[in-house]
Amino acid sequence: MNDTKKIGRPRSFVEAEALEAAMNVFWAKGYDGTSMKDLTAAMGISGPSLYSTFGDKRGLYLKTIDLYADVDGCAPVVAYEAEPDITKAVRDFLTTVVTYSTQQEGGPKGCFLASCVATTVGEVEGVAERMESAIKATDQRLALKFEREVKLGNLPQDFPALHRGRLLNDLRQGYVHRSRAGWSAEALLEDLEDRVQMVLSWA
Amino acid sequence: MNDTKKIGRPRSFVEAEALEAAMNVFWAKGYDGTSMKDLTAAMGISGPSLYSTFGDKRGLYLKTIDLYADVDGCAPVVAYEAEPDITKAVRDFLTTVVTYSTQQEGGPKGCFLASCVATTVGEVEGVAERMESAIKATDQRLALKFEREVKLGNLPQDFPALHRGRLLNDLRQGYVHRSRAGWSAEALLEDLEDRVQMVLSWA
DNA sequence: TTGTTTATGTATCGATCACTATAAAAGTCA
DNA sequence: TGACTTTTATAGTGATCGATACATAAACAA
Repeated sequence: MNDTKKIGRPRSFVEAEALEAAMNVFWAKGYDGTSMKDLTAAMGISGPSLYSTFGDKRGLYLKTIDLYADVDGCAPVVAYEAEPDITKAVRDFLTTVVTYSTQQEGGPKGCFLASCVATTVGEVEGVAERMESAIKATDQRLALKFEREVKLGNLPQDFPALHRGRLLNDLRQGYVHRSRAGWSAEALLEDLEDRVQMVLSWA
Repeated sequence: MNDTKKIGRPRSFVEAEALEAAMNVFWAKGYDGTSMKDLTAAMGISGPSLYSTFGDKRGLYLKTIDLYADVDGCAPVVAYEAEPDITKAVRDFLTTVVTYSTQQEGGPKGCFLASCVATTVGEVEGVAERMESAIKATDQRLALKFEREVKLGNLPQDFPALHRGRLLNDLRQGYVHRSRAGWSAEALLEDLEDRVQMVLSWA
């Protein structure tokens, strides 16, 4: 679309690609563990280019968060929405959380938001607001399927869809937390079925 | 006990007090956000004294974690264990989590382990093991009361005590996560009662 | 006293951090 | 062509980081 010629020396990199490369570095090494040197190396651009395009380190970090939130390729949620059967969907969600959180030693682990960004909420200004809206968005997406099932008659009319959406999201955070501390996928999957039933139960 | 005279110039500070002061700094500012300057100022000792006594920054950090784990004055667990009625105990636990996580802007917030240490698990070597054993210990303490209630006949014989202990612990982590992102205590308390019932429910 | 041991205070160390001044390079305009 | 605009690469900036060298101070042992 915007292929109109502009005056001045053209960019030698694609902004979106550089942003994704930066996100992967933050994802793998954390915010504080990532230096500008790491970033310029991974993005394939020089310091001044980075600063003129993305502002400073914090600005770049926030932009990577926005990128992730916009695309939202968060695997567990995608798996959840793809499965028609609600019980299977809940199970798939939690299973995907566990597998994604426990694999990929060293590299990007789990969900960018839950595994990396969440740890910088109290530290980097601007993250908290993004985190809050991201959590709310996920709550809503998870609740949406419950609401559909209520309308279809597969769940009771007074089923607390939003509450259970939030619950599912919090269970995710619990799994991520435990996996960070070294829990194995096997150990995490142990009480998964109990929780699946619990999320869908309604007296 | 160990008040035997030792040769050499005596310490001008009490190790436990200095350690507690250091913990409060880490608690309030996070690991990366805390500089050695912050630490020496808060502990009232000089750099060389700090290094000769506690090793390096990481060593000091790990020692503060051990201190907290040994004392374990984690308010929610204490409140939980103090309340005889199991339903009230579960409610008190979660309520305490919410209130402690949302108050004290700027200063130490929530549980040291859940609010500060948890964010450094993937970053500081030695934290993961401590975090894992701390989580397991809390799981056990929470499950213990459920087991007692089972024996007393207040809960079904096949009630999954350990699973529900873990669940309660994970719900805590979810609340802490949300409070970090800016949730108000009021919003967090909204679906608390639903969860209290859920933790104790058994088909 | 003198020697030994340990802790303290001062004053810094080199390394690394996020960040930028400067000027050449690479494009569009006239 | 040559003025103009923007991005590039080089080479650093001062600040702050975690961690120490050194000499002094304060205890005990002889």
